[in-house]
Amino acid sequence: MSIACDTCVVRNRAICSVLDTDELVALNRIGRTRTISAGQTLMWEGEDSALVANVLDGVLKLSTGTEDGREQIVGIVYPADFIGRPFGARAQQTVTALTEARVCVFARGDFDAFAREHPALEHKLLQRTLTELDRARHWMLLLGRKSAMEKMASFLLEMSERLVQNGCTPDAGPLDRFALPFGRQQIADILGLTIETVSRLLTKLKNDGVIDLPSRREVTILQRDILRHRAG
Amino acid sequence: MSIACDTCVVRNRAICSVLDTDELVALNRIGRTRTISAGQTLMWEGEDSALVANVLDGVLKLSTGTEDGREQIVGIVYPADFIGRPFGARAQQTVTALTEARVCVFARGDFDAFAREHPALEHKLLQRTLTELDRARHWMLLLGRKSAMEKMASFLLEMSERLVQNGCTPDAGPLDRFALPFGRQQIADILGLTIETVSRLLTKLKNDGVIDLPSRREVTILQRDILRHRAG
DNA sequence: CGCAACTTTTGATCCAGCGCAAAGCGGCCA
DNA sequence: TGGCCGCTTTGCGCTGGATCAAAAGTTGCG
Repeated sequence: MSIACDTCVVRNRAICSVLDTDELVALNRIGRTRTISAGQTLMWEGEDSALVANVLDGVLKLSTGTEDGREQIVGIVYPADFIGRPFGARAQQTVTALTEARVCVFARGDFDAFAREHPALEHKLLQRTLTELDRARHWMLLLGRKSAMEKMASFLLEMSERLVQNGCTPDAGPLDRFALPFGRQQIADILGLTIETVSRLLTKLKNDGVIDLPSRREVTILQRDILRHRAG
Repeated sequence: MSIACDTCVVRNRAICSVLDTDELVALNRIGRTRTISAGQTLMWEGEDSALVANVLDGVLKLSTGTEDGREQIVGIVYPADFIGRPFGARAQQTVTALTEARVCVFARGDFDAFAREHPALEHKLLQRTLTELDRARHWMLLLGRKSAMEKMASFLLEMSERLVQNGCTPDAGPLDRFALPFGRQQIADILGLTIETVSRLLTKLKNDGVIDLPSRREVTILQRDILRHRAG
């Protein structure tokens, strides 16, 4: 039998990688792929959690906000990552596409039932969730204790490491040149700063010769060691 | 057969609650209880993750720090909570007892093997981890976007809600009076503030009649609605 | 090409929270 | 009972980053 998963680009990296062909056929039956355009929101904070999904392509953000409109981005989601809140009634974050994105979506109830019958899938999901938890807690140190410059330097270093994995070249080192899927305001929302501070810091790093900014969204790291030093 | 778990105070709340008697006997064989005195550290950030544990009694903190000694508390652990990093080689946070504590510890390898053979246990652990991830991400909003007063008010409200669950009275509402298991410096490390700011904020809330501070570690919430308002 | 809408940069000023220093308080032990 | 030690509070000046305002790019579209 031929199914969509056969040609899936994240087949070997997403949580589905632990499933055999029969299981994949079954999972495929309850899911469907969906395209989301940049800026569109897939689920809203506080809404009841109706969907979960695997990301096939593109970059999305997870965010929470205060009543008066302040926003904090709490996670960035790349291809092969899992989104949504299985086994829970309420989505705790808003999920929004930053670039055009393709996701493989499931009704939460269907996915929950499927997962409970496939321990290997739950195991994989557990591992991912544990890793995400470590990442989130590590980011809390940045938000709570680092200066604006330390935040910015840490951010650029993390981006240069995480954006590489999505390419096809396996285990290449961190990229020295990359395109951010964010505008300045979004960088501010990730780091807990204002857009003006973000702009000033990037300009300073450029003037100091630590990075270059070939265009609005591109960054070249010229002196990684100095950047690392400024990350604290 | 009689085992320690028979009399365990968190038997029905910890992840073990999904195990039947035989399974519990097997799990009991690979674990042992251990007492930790206040201030003692159970595992260190960056060290290889040798242990996991269930908390039986007491309160512990999870923390990370920068090279130059700044610290951020990234989680508070109460009875029935799980600590440690299963399925991963490295502990990402330091775990330290805030009060005298009793934990039920397992060698990580033993626990991993046991968990893989008991999907229901992994499922329970997955649910817990998902909840913790939501909590951590929610805390990121506080760290990145809230003012000092909003942080303090949010903290007091959260404490009044979380400290209640550990008592024996089921589903009592939030407490109006409670003892914090933290000193001022630790509150600062939770909120990403300095000890002086924490002290000033508490004094202000007291002078404004929103709370009372019967002793160093005790708090009484006098006007919960106003406190809620100040939490933003 | 040229105009309108949006994003980013730059400049100027302000203030919340930090850092330092000293005083106050409470608990513990002899 | 008193004295010591560690924790907390308070005072004061400073500064990193926010806020407000305006100029300079960018992008899209007729």
